[in-house]
Amino acid sequence: MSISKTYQFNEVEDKWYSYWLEHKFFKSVPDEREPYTIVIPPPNVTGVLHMGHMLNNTIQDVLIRRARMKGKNACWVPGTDHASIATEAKVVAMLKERGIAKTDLTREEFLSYAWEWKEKYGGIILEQLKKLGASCDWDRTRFTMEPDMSAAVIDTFIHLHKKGLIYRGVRMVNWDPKGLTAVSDEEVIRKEVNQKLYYIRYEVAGSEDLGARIKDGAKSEVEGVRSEDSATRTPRPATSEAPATYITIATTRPETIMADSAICINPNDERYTHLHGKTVYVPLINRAIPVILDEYVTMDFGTGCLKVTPAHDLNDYELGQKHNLPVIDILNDNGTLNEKAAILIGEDRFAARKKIAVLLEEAGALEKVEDYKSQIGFSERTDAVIEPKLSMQWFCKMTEMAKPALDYVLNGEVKLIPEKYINTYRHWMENVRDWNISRQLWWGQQIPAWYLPNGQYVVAKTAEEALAEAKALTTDNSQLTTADLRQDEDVVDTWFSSWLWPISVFDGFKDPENADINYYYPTNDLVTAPEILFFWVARMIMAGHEFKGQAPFKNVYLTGIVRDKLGRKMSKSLGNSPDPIDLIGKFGADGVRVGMLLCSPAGNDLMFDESYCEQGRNFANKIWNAFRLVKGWEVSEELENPNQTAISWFKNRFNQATAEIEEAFKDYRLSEAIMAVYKLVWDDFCAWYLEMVKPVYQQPIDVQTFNATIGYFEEIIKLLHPFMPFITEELWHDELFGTRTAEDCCIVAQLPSIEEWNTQQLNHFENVKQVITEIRNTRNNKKLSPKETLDLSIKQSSDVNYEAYLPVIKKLGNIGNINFTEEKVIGAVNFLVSTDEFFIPLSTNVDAGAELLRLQKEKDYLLGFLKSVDAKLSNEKFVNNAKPEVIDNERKKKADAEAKLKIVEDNLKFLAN
RNA sequence: GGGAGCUUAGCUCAGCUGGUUCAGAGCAUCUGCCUUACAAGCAGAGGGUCACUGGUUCGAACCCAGUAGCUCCCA
Repeated sequence: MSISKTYQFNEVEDKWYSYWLEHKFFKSVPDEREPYTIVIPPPNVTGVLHMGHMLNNTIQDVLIRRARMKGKNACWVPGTDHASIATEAKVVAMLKERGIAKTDLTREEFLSYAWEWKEKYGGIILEQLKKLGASCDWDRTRFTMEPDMSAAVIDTFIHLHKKGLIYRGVRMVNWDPKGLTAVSDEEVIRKEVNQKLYYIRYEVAGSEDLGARIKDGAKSEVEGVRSEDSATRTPRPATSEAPATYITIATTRPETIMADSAICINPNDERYTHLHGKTVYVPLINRAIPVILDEYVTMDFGTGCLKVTPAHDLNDYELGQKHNLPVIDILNDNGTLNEKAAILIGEDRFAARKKIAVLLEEAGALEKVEDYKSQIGFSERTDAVIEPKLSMQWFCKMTEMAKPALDYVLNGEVKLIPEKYINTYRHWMENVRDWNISRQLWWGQQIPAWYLPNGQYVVAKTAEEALAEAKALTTDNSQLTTADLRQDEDVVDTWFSSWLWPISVFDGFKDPENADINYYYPTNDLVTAPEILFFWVARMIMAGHEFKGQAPFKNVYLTGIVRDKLGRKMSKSLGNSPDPIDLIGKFGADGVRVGMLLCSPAGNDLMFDESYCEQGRNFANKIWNAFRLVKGWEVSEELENPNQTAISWFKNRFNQATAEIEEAFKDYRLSEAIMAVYKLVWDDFCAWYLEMVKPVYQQPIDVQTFNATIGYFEEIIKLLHPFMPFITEELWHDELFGTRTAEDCCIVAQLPSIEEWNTQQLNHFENVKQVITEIRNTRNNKKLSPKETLDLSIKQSSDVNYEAYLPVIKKLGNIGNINFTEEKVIGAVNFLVSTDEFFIPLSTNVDAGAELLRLQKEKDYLLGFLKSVDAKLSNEKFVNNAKPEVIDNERKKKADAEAKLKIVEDNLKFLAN
């Protein structure tokens, strides 16, 4: 039988995934074992698998598989998120293609299209995750908008409303004029954009004739004055002696001047003291607005005069509130100007901006235009420029809920990994603002608020319950029927459902004392992106506290952002993201998993490059070939075991590595864990152990060595499994490891326990390795063939047990005879390992000159080293202050160096003779 | 503007409470090998003023201050 020289992952991956599913290894039901639970951050139904998912889910799968192999009842709950804004946008787009406008549909009709869309595309990511090997309990797959989940959302709304934590209010919200909905601050992406700063002149009215101006508003007169002004005056700071007839403001949004309620100046600004108490006219529409004073205005920004537009800017809104200014909203929901604008009605805000600039110019009110850079908010979902807009929204009070949620993190009940995020978290939670939970959409849970004809509202689960509530409000409502009630059109924010996720996936609302929730909650680890630390993680903690009295998880592992090797965030628009499924096809799921982990230090962004996956694939191939080697061995019962030292060394090394890996996992340093396994397998097992025990070509191996090797190999496969589930399962079932029952699978094998190891043997072997390396080096330097056998003499002074390793040195160094000597061997190549001297006699002469140079260099180094050690030891302050073990160490270093120096000096003397 | 973080080899990163021959790992590079497990490999080697400048200390990649550059969050 011939086995392929390279590992053919495509022939095994699907096979084993199906096998695991068939045998229900991913399935979890509560039992007497300790649970280990992860709930997946539910991907959007609109999404397709991207590199962020790959990273995130690889980590979750590694954790869950490892827990399973530690005997825990491992449960990974998968599911998807309904993503109201994104999905609604997709459905609207789909309908548009079919020639259907959303506005032509009833809510019910629209939702049936949306469900149709969700059924068709909503499961793509979950299917793709299977390719990666994700061992989710698929029977538990949930969706945030399925009936039970939605019921939980509605109940939560009612509950919090009853507690007074949900209220209705007019607020400045981030309005998405394309999505036609409010979005949260977190869904707004700020980008630096090149803009223009428009300097606009507002005419100042004399306070005495203000009445007349407003009364007749004579346009011709105003224009007459202005044209005269612009012809004769140049802009300059006004003085009290010669009051200017206009003031200039700077704005990036000239199209909003029609919504101005005031001009604000800093009371300390001496340039403008003459304007105190004055009135000015908005250009083009000539509406009179007051000049107000507030220290909020920065004197040295722009002209120091600020136009105040309460309807269209958050800061202006607050300023307007403070000064009791009217709110003039000139924009429609879709971003076009409405009749309140008086001019340019129906124009889009950006078209209006261009046109108004022309109008202002023509009217002589435009002083100048400058280039200007500033941060602009864009909708994460639709990429439309966010419009600050006043609207009636539902809010959830946060201050009260944030307090305990902050405490969980501060007192360590919930650990953030890495810890640096605690700062960010605290900052957010201490400056938390109320959560706008309403969205002007249909796809989502409809807000359970019902409006009465008289404008009052009640919050209730059904129309019937709402009617009862309504009747209870006042006796006037006794004649009401459900037909008189109108349910709020809006839905709740998607996060208002996903904050319940860790509870609702176990039906913790529907059936609060059920076996699942009691067993699996709180979950163990949450793996997610730091971007959603606040609006998902923090809120889950709030909900966990509110409804379960317990945080929903113990550890939150925050992954970095996957960037390309130039450091750019991977995105569709840049086209710099590889298709994960293609990657899996190219390098195998195991290879890609290893690749992801190799470059993913916890919490730091990772500069992804395909070469990491290549490294992962090569690693799989290495494992495969180690298997091929062992598989090819013939076993002989007759033979003695010549490999006892190697066997015992590897046992120690294995135990040490297992402990290292365990430590790395404890701190969630997964890239270190995978590297530790990588080196154990590649260096220790393949390059050293197998090379030591491998019989010469076509010779059989003794039983003991064979069995030990098979045993080690199996343990290694287990260690590898969480990282590389497919190749390990494939090898596990090979007859090399004996016959197995159908249920005896690597996925449920128990990881090796950590055992003690003998440090001394490991240290001694490090010396032996060095000896072998030096021998190989000698060959390299002298251009000797590896096939040519050499002899070796050892002049030992250390306590290393070389005797036991002589067969190893002979085999790996291709040494013929070894002897121990008390004398230096003249004319031989020599090298030093620790304080032991080694000699290799060669037929050719040693190059004395080169040798002299080498020894001299060595001597210089040792002298320098000794000098620094002596400096420390003769320093009184060092001897007095340093810890005793540090001082001992220095003494040992000194002794060591002196011994070596003596050897080197002797050799130099020898060479001289 | 406010806050957080980062800067160590060509690349990606370790470096725990300052003290082992403390400057490390993987990849990449270079040299030599098609040595029947593996060229997706083997055996070796060379790469660093630990961003910069000061300070604390017997001793600093590590602690402190300042400077520069980068990133993120909030306004």
